[in-house]
Amino acid sequence: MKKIAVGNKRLRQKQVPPPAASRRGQAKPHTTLKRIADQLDVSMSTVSRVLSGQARRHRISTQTETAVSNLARQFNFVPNQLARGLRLKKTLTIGLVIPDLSNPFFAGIAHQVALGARQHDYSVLLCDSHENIDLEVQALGLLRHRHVEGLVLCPVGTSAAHLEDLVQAQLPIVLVDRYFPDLSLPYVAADNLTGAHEGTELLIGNGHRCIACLQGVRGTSPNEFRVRGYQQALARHRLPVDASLIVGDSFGEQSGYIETKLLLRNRKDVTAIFAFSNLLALGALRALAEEHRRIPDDISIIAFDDQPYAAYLATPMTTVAQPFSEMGDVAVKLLFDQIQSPEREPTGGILLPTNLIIRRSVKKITC
Amino acid sequence: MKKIAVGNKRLRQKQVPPPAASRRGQAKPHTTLKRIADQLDVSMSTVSRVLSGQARRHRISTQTETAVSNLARQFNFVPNQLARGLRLKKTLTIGLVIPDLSNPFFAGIAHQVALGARQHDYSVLLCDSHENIDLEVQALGLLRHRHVEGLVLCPVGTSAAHLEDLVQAQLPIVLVDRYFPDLSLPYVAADNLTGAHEGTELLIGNGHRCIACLQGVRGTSPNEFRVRGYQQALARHRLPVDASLIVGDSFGEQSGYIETKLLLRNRKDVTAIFAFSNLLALGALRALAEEHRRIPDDISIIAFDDQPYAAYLATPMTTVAQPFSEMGDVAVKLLFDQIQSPEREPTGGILLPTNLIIRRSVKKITC
DNA sequence: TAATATTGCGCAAACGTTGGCGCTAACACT
DNA sequence: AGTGTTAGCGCCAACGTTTGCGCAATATTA
Repeated sequence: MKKIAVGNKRLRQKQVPPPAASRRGQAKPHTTLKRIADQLDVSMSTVSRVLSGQARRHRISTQTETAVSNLARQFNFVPNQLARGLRLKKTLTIGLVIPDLSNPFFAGIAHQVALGARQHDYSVLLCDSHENIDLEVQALGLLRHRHVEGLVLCPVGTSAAHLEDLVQAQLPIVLVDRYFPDLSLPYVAADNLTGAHEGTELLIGNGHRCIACLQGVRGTSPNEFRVRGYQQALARHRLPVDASLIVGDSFGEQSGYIETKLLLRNRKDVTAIFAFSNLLALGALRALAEEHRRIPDDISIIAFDDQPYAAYLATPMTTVAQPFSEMGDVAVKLLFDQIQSPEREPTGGILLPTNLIIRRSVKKITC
Repeated sequence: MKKIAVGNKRLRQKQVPPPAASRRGQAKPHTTLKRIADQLDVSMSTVSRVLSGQARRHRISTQTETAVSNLARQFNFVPNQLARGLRLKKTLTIGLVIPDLSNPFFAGIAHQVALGARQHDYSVLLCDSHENIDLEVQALGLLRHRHVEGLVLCPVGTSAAHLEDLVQAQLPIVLVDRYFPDLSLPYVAADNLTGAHEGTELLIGNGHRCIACLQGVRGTSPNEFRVRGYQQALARHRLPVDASLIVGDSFGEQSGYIETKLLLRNRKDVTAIFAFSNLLALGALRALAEEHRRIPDDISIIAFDDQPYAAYLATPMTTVAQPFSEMGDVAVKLLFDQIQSPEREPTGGILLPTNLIIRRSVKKITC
């Protein structure tokens, strides 16, 4: 047995008042490295090294080590991440900017991003841009101040001008759902073109010739690709593309309602509606109910986004499902790839396949 | 006109290399107070004071002021919130802990909390506890490290033991949806007791005598109060309370499905189901469809949570709506009350009324 | 006994801000 | 010339961590 009594300082605690059982209404006296160090009469360095598991590497004696970690536990010590972040230039935080959390599609993405971040021991700063470009810009500024190490962003605008600074600052970014095809920013999105194409094909295959589109925010990539997929399918069957059948400018329920109302009034020839989001579909449903149109007998409908309830609607709805969980998953993966090896050239975009789920909202017609 | 040329130092910029247009793959050279100060040959204090709008109060000359703020703009300066937080002991951040963001009910709350925080210029650190107490504990630790100034929490556990530290540390907390009646922690929740009571009354009033409950997580306050409301309504009509009719232990869709399946097999006498969440109701719908039971002809159903789609289901569903937006709203309000005046005794809990929305999923029967 | 190796730990600077205190220069007034 | 006032700013310590460097003891070896 080797004797280990070497330095063997008295590690009895000094007479320092205990961590002060927080007098009523006073500031909380967070335990710090210094407090522990003083109490044990060692230096802050030693405490720091023990508590960050560097004891061995720095040859701290087992005596000291256990003394420190015991006292730390007893004092309920938690390192101040602000100080640490300042020193290490690491905040272990990513930002998440989403247009509307109350939309289950985005909520699903957010859910997955939060989980993924957690697995990497990162936290998530959440910003809801409320589909408002100014709020988004504000949010991005805020996240910069806070030195997030990466960003998952679903941009609302049709331009990426406000992202310039961020990419210049070498901040890892992943766009999700909406992206800018011209920019080399990495993104993950659903294959909206193919999805819309398939959906439209289904309608055409069922004999529909006059198909209306309830589109979302114009200029956003999901919307543009969906419109294009729709148009391509029509063209492929040598059907005319009537621009006046493509209506709306928002992914929200209201827009679906209003545009459907107008459509029913002005275009008696429409036999099918393609709604570009779940909320748009719900709005359309409301309008159709008011006008006493039955689905699919009077009019067929098909919608982007599959949601748990879609199968239980009055007429179970045929949908183009987007893999939103996977989108969130892939987004965090891409992001942490960038964070962990910033030198590597960023990947381009990733398109995830959609899935056409056929239910009963499309009727075969013979004109 | 007074002459203002007093100190009138040459405020031409010194010859210092510009903010270094980020060489490829290098760390980003975030602009700091010091950089600006050096360039202009003033002290950091001066820059700090100008940029925090204290120029007047500290008698900084207009010359200097504009010079500083111009250069700051030019350099795209953003103050480092970590340093600031460290110095000021303010992080301008609150934590939000939610069991499951993919549940639209919680997503709605989160949405509102994010908005409210933003209005107070606070950021939100988001944690999804995945209905898992360990993850929740972990999340709370994490938020402490990060020195959030307040917490909106929807706890998953049936005990508040893990919150002890936090309240001891005087951290402002607001519980939302789920709470602990015995503790004096402020909370905001729906009036689940009355809601369930009303729902059950409706069923009873329609002649139902054998009513099953798909309950959520046992021991959580919403569930317990709903069960109690259900039982009180039965008792009030001198109907027996059969414990074997109260089934399940989760708010999820799976549980609704499975328990309904079992119920249909074992209890042929059940004429109505009360689902304690929207997801439970969806699960029940799935089971009922599989077993070819029609709603409301074969069986009546009523559910907690109103969601946009509820009106468009095969049978529009009668629901007990919870004011989730208001819940989020009130939660942030309560939280910021505490943050802004910590001396005041915390408010107790707030119960928001539910709203019974009658649609067509309940049938009048005569036994 | 002297030289060398090893053990165990401390010093102090740095991260970027902020604010109390106080200094200097210019002017005003005796 | 001396004293007082004011404008305009700077010094420096502090917030809580981390880490490169180094130093004093003891242990080992020659």
